[in-house]
Amino acid sequence: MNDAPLSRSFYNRDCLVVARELLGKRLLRRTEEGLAGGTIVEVEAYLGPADPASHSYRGMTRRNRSMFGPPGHAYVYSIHSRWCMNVVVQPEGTPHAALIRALEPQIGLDLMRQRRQREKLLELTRGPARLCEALAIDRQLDGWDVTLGKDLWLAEGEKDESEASRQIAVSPRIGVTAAHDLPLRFFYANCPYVSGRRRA
DNA sequence: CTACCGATTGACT
DNA sequence: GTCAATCGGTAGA
Repeated sequence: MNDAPLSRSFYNRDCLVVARELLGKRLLRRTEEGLAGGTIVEVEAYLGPADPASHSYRGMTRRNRSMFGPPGHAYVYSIHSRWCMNVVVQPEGTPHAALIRALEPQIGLDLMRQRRQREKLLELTRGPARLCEALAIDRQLDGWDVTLGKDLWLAEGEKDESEASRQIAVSPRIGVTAAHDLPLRFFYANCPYVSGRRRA
């Protein structure tokens, strides 16, 4: 498996393109306890000044300053006493970001079980705050350069995934109160590790 | 300083 | 299906 980090140029593109292409990539996290991670199966795009749901809609603050920096860095924020992780995209100064909402857990399962205090795979990394807890991602990693290939980075996914399990679906974003009608959520249809309520 | 709110989760009917 | 915990960030006095 190729664990080399995705390059800066991957992130330095249109947010919608990056968000969609993040599906199938792997998110990796190494600490003293070991390596943990999995394949990204759900992502949301946040479009900065043009997007009332984005944290950067009203300009830069101490909290969201990472989004205004160069692409290929993490934007980690807290909500309801939990952490969530984005990757910053597009040229420096354009505060667009892609929120990683769910992984298929694959690497370091027992480590993630320990951090989450849950046994079931479905409860480890299904949801943006759950995956951050499973990977020990918190404020210390806000602004982290994910192209360095250490501590926290993204890498290519497996190449032999079947087409059936890689059908991309689009929907409105989950949980937002503003701009709740925009189709900016990308996920693998029929993937059990995608967050949100089940529907018929 | 205070008041309000949320890109969530987990527990409960 | 419903609902509240919980606390950092933000705006405003």
